[in-house]
Amino acid sequence: MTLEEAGHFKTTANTIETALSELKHNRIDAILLDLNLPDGDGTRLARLVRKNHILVPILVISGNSGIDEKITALGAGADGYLTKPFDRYELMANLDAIMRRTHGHGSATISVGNLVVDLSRNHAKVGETRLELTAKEFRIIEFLALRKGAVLSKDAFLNHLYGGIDEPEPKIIDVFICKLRRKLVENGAEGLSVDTVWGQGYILRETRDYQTLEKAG
Amino acid sequence: MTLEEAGHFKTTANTIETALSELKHNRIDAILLDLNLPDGDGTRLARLVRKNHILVPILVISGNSGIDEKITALGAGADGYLTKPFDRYELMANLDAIMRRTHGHGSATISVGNLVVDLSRNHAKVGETRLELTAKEFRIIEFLALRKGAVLSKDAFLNHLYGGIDEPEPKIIDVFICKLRRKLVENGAEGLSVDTVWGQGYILRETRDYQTLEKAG
DNA sequence: GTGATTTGTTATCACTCTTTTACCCGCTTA
DNA sequence: TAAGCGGGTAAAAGAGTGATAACAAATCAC
Repeated sequence: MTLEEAGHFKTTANTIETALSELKHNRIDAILLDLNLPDGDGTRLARLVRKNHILVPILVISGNSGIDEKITALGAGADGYLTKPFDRYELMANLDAIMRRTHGHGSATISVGNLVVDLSRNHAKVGETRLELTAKEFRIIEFLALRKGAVLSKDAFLNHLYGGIDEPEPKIIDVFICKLRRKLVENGAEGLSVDTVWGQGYILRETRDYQTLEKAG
Repeated sequence: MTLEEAGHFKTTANTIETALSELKHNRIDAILLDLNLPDGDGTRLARLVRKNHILVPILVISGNSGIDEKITALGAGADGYLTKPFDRYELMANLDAIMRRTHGHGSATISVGNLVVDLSRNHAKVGETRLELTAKEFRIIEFLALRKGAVLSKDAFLNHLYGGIDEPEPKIIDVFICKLRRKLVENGAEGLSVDTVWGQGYILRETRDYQTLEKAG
């Protein structure tokens, strides 16, 4: 629905066979693969697509936030991975990212200022120096980057990171943001800022100066 | 997809005959051979290529992590072996490795720092001194070397070493890594490090200093 | 089969990451 | 400006993971 609004068409395939048939007969720009579908092993489709050397970006969606599944999916040939719940903006940001990467060049990254978040390799760089982030720290900055320019509430973070199970106190988000900010400044991040929106949440901004600077240079 | 990005062209051949024909009529730099293809015996292609003294590196891909298949493939003339799942970066690293090796007329080895892993002879050297490794220890370092620069989970190791049957506790990987590291330092390994990626696995890295040193020297 | 070697398990210790807690500061509102 | 809420940061607690040694089991060589 929102996909159409943003200028995409979509086709739905419920079985692996129909999916493959679609891929052969129509021009498909990207595959949205839901791992929680009843017929089970969705990674099989990914594998089949790659085996047949079909050059289509695959974005895997799963309700399971386990790292194992993500690894399996990426290993099977998926280009991106999104855990439920997510909203349309996130989905589209992800889709854009992987499509850009597939058609253009570069890897699955999002840039904000001189920060580069690599979605498929799970690491982040500031300029040329790699940020030493823990798993959770990375997921935070990844979330911020995927939705840069949007205010993200602590609840949104909690949802994204824990999906409702075993959720810690919301305070943990402040703690992680604090650590992230420190690592960012320590490593000379420029052209971006992680801002607090009082009473609402956090937002990752690209600072204007940097954008213009970049364009001028 | 990524192959094109990295400046490679690719041709696909579905039968052994088309493959051979391609090899005769076009300049082919490397063969990517998937053993799990339906027509079965892919090693036959490798044998044929070698029989005709065609000097093309062959990288075998297989979903089967069994050691037997690997031995068969290497025996048949393959230059490298990669078990699924792997990602595009590893694939390209391996391709680069075997292409460099083939043009440089070496044998089936992978170098990391001053470590040399000989895939066909199943031994490893640090500089000129040979490492006294047990079978399992060798398979571990071989796996690390084949996929250097990639994080390998303990499960990946287990899969590679045992292929799902009679698998011991994942802890055994820590133990082997520990033993390997000791033997490496004892024998003066330089320009590489077996690093721990917390909560994810292990990675064999070529250390930056060594690379630049090598290039400078 | 016996001893040596290799492989696998277990225990202990250390370390890292995650989460909670505490305390302070700033913002907002009365 | 005092009260109260939200946020920044440090430090401590708690949980999970890794390193290593020592031990046990399995395998290999003779």
